[in-house]
Amino acid sequence: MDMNLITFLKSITTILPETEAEIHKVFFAEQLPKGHKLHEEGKVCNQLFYIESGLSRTFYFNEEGKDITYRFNGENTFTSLIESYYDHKPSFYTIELLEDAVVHAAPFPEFEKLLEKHPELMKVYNHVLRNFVLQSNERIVALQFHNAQERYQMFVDKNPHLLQRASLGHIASYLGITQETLSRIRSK
Amino acid sequence: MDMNLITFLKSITTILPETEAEIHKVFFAEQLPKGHKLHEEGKVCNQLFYIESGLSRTFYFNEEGKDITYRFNGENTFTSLIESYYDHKPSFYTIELLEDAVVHAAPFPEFEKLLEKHPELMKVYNHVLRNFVLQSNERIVALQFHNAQERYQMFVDKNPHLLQRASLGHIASYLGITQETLSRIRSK
DNA sequence: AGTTTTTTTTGACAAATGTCAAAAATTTTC
DNA sequence: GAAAATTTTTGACATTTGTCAAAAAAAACT
Repeated sequence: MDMNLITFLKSITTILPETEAEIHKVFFAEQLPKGHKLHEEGKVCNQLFYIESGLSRTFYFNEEGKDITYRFNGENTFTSLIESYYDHKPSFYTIELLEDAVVHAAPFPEFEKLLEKHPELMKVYNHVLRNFVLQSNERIVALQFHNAQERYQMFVDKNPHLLQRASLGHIASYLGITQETLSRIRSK
Repeated sequence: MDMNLITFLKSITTILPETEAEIHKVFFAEQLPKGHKLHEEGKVCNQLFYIESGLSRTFYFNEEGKDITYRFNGENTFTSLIESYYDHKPSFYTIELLEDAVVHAAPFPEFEKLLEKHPELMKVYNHVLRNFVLQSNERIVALQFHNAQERYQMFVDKNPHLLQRASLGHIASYLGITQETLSRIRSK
């Protein structure tokens, strides 16, 4: 079930009515088509995105020019390239939409001002960062000591809904294997 | 250069004298011997550790009973198993000291109370979480699409000091390869 | 519906990494 | 400083995964 931004925030912390109004001033909601790029490679990312509905994919091109999925973000999650924002460095990642989506975008500086003004929102930000950490943890454990088949199984268990929504090639590179290998794993 | 906790915090944000006193109440500093376990597998982790000097290693035992390094933490870094604390779940990780160390430990609940009372410290906590995220990012990129040799090279470039301080087996499992493979890579 | 484009599957073979076992080197302990 | 314990290296071979090329299937377009 897709939740709009405020509903989602309220599931994490208490939001006062006046804060709510300010959140609306900082986040800009838009309906965007499949294929749209939320962020383009080579630019500094200074926005924080909330995906209300739809699916995004973050990827980069490796040395051989192959497109490698870094992560997927479905509905009710935040995405961004915070390392780019914090270090003022262009990111080599692109964030694209794999489906039509409703996305709320906030410029980071304004989001930070909002945090300072409404410390209760800090809880939200910690939630976001924490989820980034937890997601990464799982990812590392998978990549570090599980073979291709196990990684695929873990992916299926964790993200059953993504199977139909993302292509084999996108999933394969996410798992750190080739498309052919994934295809062979699947044919069992 | 090892920094004590307050010095380190001051490198991130401004610390008022009265806050400083409270930090000292929450964090307990101790000189601990090599081999000491900061956290034992199977328990819920509810402490946040700051390593002033020395080196810790976080590891777990995989299905075959092999000991797999999850991460290393050197001086001037924080370590913990936040997913365990947040989810009230026993962690399968152990944190052990690879060298004699000076460690400052804070119970999470008290640390959180401190954060609420002194919002300027939130900046510190964000810094900690952010570093967890950045570190994880690099790790994933390495594991996802670089071969054993490249991963070793990246590790050497990023952590030259760790080479002498951690054993080959510990580093190998951190890189997601066997000790034999790492030994062969190194003999070139 | 038919054509074009994209995605997925399959095959043959190559390359990377793992496994098991033992020897060599290093570190720790007494 | 010798003995014991641990860590690292080496060898032979097995297994996993990648590469390249082409066919098959599915999806998108007109």
